[in-house]
Amino acid sequence: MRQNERSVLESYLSERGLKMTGPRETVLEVFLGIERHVTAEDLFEAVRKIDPHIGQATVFRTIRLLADAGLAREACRDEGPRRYEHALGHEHHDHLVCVSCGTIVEFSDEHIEKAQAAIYEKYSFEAVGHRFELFGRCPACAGGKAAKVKTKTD
Amino acid sequence: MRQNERSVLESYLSERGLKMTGPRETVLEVFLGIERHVTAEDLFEAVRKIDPHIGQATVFRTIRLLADAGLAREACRDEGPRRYEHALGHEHHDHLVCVSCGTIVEFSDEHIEKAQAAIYEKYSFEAVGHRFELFGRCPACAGGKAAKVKTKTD
DNA sequence: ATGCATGCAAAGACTTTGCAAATTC
DNA sequence: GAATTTGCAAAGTCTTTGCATGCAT
Repeated sequence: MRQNERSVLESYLSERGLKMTGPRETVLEVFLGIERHVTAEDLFEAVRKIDPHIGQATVFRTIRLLADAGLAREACRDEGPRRYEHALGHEHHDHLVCVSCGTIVEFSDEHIEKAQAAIYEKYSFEAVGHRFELFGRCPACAGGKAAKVKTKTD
Repeated sequence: MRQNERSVLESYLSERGLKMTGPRETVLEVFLGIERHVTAEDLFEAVRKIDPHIGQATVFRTIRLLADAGLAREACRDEGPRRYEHALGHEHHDHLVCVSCGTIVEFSDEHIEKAQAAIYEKYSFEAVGHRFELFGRCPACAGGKAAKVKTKTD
């Protein structure tokens, strides 16, 4: 299991003379096991339950490594710490975030993808990536009065 | 001059019992005078040339105030400090950023606006705002080899 | 063996906050 | 005059880094 992700990481590492280590393996496994947008801190806490010996810096370093290797990507960027999500085997999508309750809906839209391509072409840019986040109020928060305003997203 | 922005701020303030002060006036003027994406730090430096007495915290507090009042908005959010841009009298636009040289092209596209509206409708969200950034390589950087890689954006 | 990776703690980058004094309405 | 603002410095949040030691190749 996770063989696919693991071999992606191993290729990435060996191609540049880097090493596969226990901590990296653990962080990868833990990351893959969490189907949420995680912060490095979340990951750190989850990782230490498995191996309390692993340090915070290693988690920060490793999640960046995973991102570079194409296994993780930065999820939407709101306030607070950076959040990551799975990048491999997860179709591309963007995020619709409720500013009241933090609910996140993932969506993808071909019109938007096409429009993006058109923009790149118009300005003769070579596409590298994008960040697209829609903020709004979800039905519950918009309908049910102002609703509670908690800001922690997930 | 700047009468429009100024009165927007004054209304915003008086509506909630806040006060128009010298520092706020200065920060607003300086902000409006800079047609770039500015960081709080940029603003602070520019402000102190006019009034060296104004502190950094005031600039941070004021730029946020301007954002709340609808005069400033967060520009694209890449690494590093937050950057703000004018929000009033500047048509809505999104950003196309060159990841090699930092060049920023502002564009707006009605297809994207429409697609956004459709997404909000599809999920019954009430629109609040969005962040849309396209990353790529500009003609110069894509064409002319790898080009220099400086990361400071503007 | 060689050199990358790790853990720890310290430092760094950016932003916010506490508080007494100064201002505004 | 009451209440908001300010400047200063200290604290906070999140992330990176220096360095001696531990490991993978």
